[in-house]
Amino acid sequence: MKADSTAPADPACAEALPSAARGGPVSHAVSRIARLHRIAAGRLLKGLGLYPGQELLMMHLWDGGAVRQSELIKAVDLDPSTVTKMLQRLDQAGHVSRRPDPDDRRAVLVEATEDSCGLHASVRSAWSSLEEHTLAGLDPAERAELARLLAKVEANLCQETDGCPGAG
Amino acid sequence: MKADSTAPADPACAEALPSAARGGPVSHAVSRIARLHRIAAGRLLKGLGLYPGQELLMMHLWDGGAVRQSELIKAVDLDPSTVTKMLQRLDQAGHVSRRPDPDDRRAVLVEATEDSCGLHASVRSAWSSLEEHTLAGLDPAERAELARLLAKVEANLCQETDGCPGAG
DNA sequence: GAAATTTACATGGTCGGCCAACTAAATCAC
DNA sequence: GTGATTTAGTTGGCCGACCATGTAAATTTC
Repeated sequence: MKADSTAPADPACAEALPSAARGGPVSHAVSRIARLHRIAAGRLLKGLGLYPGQELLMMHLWDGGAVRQSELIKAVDLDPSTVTKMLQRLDQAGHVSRRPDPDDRRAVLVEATEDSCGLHASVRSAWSSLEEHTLAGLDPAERAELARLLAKVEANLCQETDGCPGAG
Repeated sequence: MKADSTAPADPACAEALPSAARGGPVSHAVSRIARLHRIAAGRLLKGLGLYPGQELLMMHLWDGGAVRQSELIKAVDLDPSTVTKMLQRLDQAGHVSRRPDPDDRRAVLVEATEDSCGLHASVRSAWSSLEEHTLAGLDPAERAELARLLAKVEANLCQETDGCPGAG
């Protein structure tokens, strides 16, 4: 008494597909993949004391040494308030240090702590693992094609959305 | 001491790429696309009084009529607590109605309100628009290929992650 | 039929993420 | 130099989403 009168005229192929998937299959896939990808990242990062999202910030900090917070915001392309709160937590966790910029008294210089540098290799390893997990079963040509198509999609979504750094 | 000794041996091609993109280009793209896609969805849904994520719940409700909350949770594959809170807000906003299931006194029957049905067409239109925005500039073959590759990625990410409905 | 287990939701807390509004400092305009 | 504007960050509020925990009802077990 679950699927007797609920299936009007569609064959069996439609009963498992939510209308979201029919009306926008790629959008639907993006939503689901985003969540699964984030969960997978979270599992890998959990042992490192990081939450998903923080690793991107840290990677930028490990890349560039001490940077202005505004530079960091542009680099990760997030809302300033998001970065502020993430940095507050990363600061409290001992992963980053923040000090006022002597050259500009409203700016803040952010730097990865010495302690956090020990995480660098682990995070890179976790990301490699995540990448491999994500792309398992895809041959190099498929991976390249996926990367190419995702780049186009990203460019599309950047369009009309102000504040896209690499949307040239 | 910012960018003199920090650049060891890389040519100019590396200075614009964060290490996250080098260590996991697809993962990096997925993160960024997820965020941009969500923002794009949010803009389209804002005028409809919905927040991104809620539309998927509503679409399932519009699809199936009154459903048990547990069925809804399985359908959207989210954490039960997430669904509970979303439904509380959707209820308060007048988009859904919740009543106890007479056959199972711990279960809750959820249904889209009559009022919300007016949104159905708008949401479908918004999703079509989002899909087209996402896939602009991709020919049908590319779209199919992208959908195929994303399905493989989704299956990969579902693996080892319990609670994947369509991970057959 | 009583006890243990599973199922169905709800609650509280935490994070990432957004927007809106605010403060302080630097810069531009005059 | 004084005032307007931009820039830099912070705060508060909200939502999606997670986990861990708790409670009530149904189900299984004995």
